[in-house]
Amino acid sequence: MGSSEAEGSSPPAMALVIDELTKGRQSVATLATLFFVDPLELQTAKLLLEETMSTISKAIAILECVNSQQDHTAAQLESPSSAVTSKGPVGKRKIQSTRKAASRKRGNPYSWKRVTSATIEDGHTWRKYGQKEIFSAKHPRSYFRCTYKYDQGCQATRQVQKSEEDPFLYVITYFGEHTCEAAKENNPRCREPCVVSFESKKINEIKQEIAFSSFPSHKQENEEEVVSNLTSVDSRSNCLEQPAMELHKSSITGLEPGWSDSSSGLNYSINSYDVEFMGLDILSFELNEFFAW
DNA sequence: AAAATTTGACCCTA
DNA sequence: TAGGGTCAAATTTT
Repeated sequence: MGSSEAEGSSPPAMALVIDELTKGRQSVATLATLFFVDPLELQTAKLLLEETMSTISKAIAILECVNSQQDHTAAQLESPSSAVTSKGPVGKRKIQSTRKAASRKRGNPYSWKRVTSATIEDGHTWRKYGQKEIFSAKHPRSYFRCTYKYDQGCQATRQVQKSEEDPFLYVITYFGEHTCEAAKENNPRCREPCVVSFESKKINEIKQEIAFSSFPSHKQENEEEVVSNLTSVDSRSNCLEQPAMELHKSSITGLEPGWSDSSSGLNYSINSYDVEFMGLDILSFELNEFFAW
């Protein structure tokens, strides 16, 4: 017998996931020892932390991709329909004209996903405009548009949904690019790599966070420090720096009650990365990306 | 008072 | 027709 192979999805992916997780575990082990050495090792510890979280997150996300690939593959085959030029600033309830543009999203290949553990903020300011229960999903999906949509005509939107696999992960799908002024200011920052700036006094809290992500056995309840003031960035290169961003209240209400605490003083970003759906080659694409980092 | 969120209705695509 | 994306009135928060 021995017919317990994976559900037709790429078996090599499994091996890679295991590999990633193993590496992650190893890093954590090393890291653990560093915490008990002296402050000089803190820098190394930071790097390891970053790497570890990234590694684990990648692994999880690979699994998620494999899982949901069937769905998305179909969508990717869609060709971009001719542009629909419907603007219509919203007035009364005359929706007809704007709806066409709205529903293009379904088959829109010009989108990208990010799977992230704790990062909801990404340096842009978003305005929530809807939330939906999704038929095949456990968690509702929240819809956000750029705050400056009407001021400056910025068409960027995003959807945020809790991961099926791991409630500590969020799948964020971005549509369109920011054209607002704020984006131009923010972009240099936002585009900066995944960076961590830990205050040494916060290390314990961070360790706690790590523990949460790795072993979600208990939930943070009366924590006054909540991870909302975070930066989520394209982590494609490496550099260390963390501008303290003045982000507004996290707008993930409805996703995770208790997360939207704007009084967070802790700034760090944990393992976020982009997942672009490019058809069936997605895995190899991703893996190349991974190793390019 | 203004800004942001919630939520049911509306409409489009598959 | 079902499912999903957006609108906009009502409500809540700042």
